Amino acid sequence: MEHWDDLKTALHLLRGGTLAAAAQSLGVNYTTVARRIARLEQAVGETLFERLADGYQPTEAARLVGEYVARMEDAQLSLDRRLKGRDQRLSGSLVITAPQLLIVTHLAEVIEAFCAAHPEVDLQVRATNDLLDLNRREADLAIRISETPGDALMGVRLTEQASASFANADWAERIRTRPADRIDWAVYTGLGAVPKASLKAYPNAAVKVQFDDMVALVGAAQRGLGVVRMPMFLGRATPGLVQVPVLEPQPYPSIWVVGHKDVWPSAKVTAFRNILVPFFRGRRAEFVA
Amino acid sequence: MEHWDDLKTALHLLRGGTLAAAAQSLGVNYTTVARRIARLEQAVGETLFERLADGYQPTEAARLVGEYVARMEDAQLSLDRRLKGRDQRLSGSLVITAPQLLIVTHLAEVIEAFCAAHPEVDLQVRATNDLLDLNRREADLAIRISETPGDALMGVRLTEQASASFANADWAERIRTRPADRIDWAVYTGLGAVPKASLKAYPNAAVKVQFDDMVALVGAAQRGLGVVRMPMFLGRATPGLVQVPVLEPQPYPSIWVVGHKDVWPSAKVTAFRNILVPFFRGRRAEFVA
DNA sequence: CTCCATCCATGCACATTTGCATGCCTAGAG
DNA sequence: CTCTAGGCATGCAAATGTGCATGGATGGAG
Repeated sequence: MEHWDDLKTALHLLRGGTLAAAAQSLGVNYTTVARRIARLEQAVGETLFERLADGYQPTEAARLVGEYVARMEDAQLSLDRRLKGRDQRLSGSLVITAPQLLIVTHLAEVIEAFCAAHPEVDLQVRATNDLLDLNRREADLAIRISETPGDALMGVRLTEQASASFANADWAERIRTRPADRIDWAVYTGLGAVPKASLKAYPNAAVKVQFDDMVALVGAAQRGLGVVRMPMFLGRATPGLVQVPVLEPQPYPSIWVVGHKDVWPSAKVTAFRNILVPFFRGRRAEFVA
Repeated sequence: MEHWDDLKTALHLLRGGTLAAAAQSLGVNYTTVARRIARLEQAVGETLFERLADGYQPTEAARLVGEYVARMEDAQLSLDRRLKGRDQRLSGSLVITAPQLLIVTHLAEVIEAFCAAHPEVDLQVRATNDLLDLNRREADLAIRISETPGDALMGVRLTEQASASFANADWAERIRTRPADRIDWAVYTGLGAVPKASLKAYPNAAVKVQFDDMVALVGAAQRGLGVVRMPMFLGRATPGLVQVPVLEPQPYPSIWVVGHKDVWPSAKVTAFRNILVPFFRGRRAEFVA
């Protein structure tokens, strides 16, 4: 058990299932993975993987290895976070993540202010709706729209939010003048139905199309495909959209900034929060009804 | 934090204090240690050790590293033991440890029987009174003379024991014929005094010499330097020594076979116990009064 | 059935890592 | 004060580890 790197390699192979997958996640060539595994098996004196045509099939011993090496990895990730957390420099790398649309409408301004205030910091923004793993330091700080801070251990609520219905000017006019006409909805896949709260006042409504992406949904609304439910800030900030009375303003998950408790005290993370939080305090009106 | 081996190197350097010490415990050249530490500091972006004339002095960050890498090592050692424990082969390496004198008098026979029964096993015996660390698998199985099984988690008492006073034939004769004469004791360093229990019957006694090694003490007794307190089995098995009535038989720590619970079920360890335990059951009389 | 996309094994050349030899520095003994 | 032992840095050559290219095997799509 000389080579801890070989153990790490075995863990990645267990997760990836194939040499190529493990190699990619490790950033090495797959032949290297094969050789490290061979060396590890030599050291352990036991076969860890059956070489099959469709990948390396782990033996029971390999699963045992995986169990304990995962603990090693946990310790390593904790160390990584702790070192990040005690970093008092305002230079070097900082990784944040946020939903694309929030960046477009508001965060770009925050990011710009942060970059101006701390030009030495090498800021990287990961714009995605995916929940990146803050334990693995896929990001140091996350801005999320959700009921709870999520998997991270520290969080500050930036603002509560409401949602409402928006559409383009044509639709707004039509709804105002002929409220009994059929109303087309464009909705997010998964919801798949017209919001119930709107049916009492506007029962003549149906889903016309579903999208699995919020950016696309916004585009659809601009184009006039129908009425879309979205958070207030997004509807208000999108050119060509106006609020329509089809769906009264409703509660919507809050916006949080969350981070791992180990990383939270870091100078760069603190500095970012110190710009982010006041920004949202000052613009609260854009998010609520 | 790419290279886990560098983290391991830092741990050894923290423990050893110097490049040379760390290098030796890792089995590499000390220049390698220096270079791995340099690479690790690069990766962490922080100085971990101050280079001083008398060694590498850890910074606070290095101690943080040490704390978490020790956890990684714990996991690795656990894995090592678990893999050893599930090994059902009766071949390969088996490491046992026992006190030298017990090997000389009794265990040699057990070891011989084991080697005969399992010739494929590569048995290594570490003859020492030091308590090897079974957590670190410095040995798979330990035979120990102590009140408790010690740091290991599984143990079987092989036999209880008594101790008594022994001396060579000259002394035995002298004590028998002139019991009031002064009695010389040779004792183990640390005890440093004549056993109290002997003073009532033989008050005219004094320590003549102290030894820090039991083998040497036995030799001294054979040579006639005086009376020595030792476990029954040792006095009885040592040529030239006879029991003398100066010290009545007294309780003495039992003999245990102990091992880590993870390693205990291993085929080789079990096989060794299966020879060891019956052997002691059958020879109990040699250990008690 | 054939083609193609994956996946794995292996030989060879290159890159990186390691060990060794040398030299410098410091602290402590004589 | 000198001398020595222990500790560290560095250049160079050998050993080891890695990537690339090629070839073989398998399973699913057309």
